Amino acid sequence: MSTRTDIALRAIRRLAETKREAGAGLAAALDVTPTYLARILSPLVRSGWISSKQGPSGGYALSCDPGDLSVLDVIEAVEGPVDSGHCVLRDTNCSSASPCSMHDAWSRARDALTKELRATPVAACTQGRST
Amino acid sequence: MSTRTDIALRAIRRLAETKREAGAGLAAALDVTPTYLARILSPLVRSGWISSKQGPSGGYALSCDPGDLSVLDVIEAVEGPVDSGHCVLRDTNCSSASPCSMHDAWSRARDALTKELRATPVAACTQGRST
DNA sequence: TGAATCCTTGACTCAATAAATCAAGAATAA
DNA sequence: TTATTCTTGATTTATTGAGTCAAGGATTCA
Repeated sequence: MSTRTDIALRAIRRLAETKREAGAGLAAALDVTPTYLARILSPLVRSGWISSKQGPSGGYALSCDPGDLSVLDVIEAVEGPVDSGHCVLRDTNCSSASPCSMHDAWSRARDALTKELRATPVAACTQGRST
Repeated sequence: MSTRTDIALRAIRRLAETKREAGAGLAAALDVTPTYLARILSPLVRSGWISSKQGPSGGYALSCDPGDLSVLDVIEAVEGPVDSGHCVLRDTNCSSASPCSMHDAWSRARDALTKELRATPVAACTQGRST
């Protein structure tokens, strides 16, 4: 998992408490720069899970219920779609018709993983460290 | 998954057929250099799953039943232990006592993944492409 | 012993990607 | 208008996996 996803999850947790907060304060709380935070949050804004407003008294606000948002949603927004079609092997053009040596085993394993992440709401996983 | 693991799995499949083969021939069949193959296979040799012998009439041979070897075994040998203790986050020192924001959710997901890979014997996953 | 064969490994290069930053710019409230 | 705040293209740095090179050790056979 990427550190960006971790930052995004911690940002969501904090927004669930502060209701609305400017990027500067939020970034300071998460110990990242405001610009970097904006970059991480932008796909979540585009997805509609977080709302942003520019100008004075602007900032970020949660626009969804963290109980209805899955960890998989956040991962896919921040890191891009999981892309079940393409294989885990790097430069391999692997398909069901011409599978790599791991195709079946890994497909099952990945399904197990994504199923678990899809079933986990963000609200259930943001109880971690506070910094 | 790494390409090294893929190469290792294909090497095991071939060794299951050829019984014993020099690295040069095996490497040619897998389309990698002998040196690179040796590097990939060395941890499997140390683990005792493959035996190697130097000198003329030497080479590699399978010293275990591919039905008793799990995909997880190979992955951990080639890529290093999955390290359930350490977190998925990069430079984070995360533990149960001081968990990161994803600790619980990811632990469950990883358990689901490793369980699947542990239950898959190498013999069941090496039916993929031949090159 | 000597030579050919074969595996092992430390050090290294290269490429791809994630992480993080900078600065210019657009939106908005007062 | 002005101060505030988010947005984003371009760039830089750090990390990691992939793959190579060359020297060296082990073993067989003549």
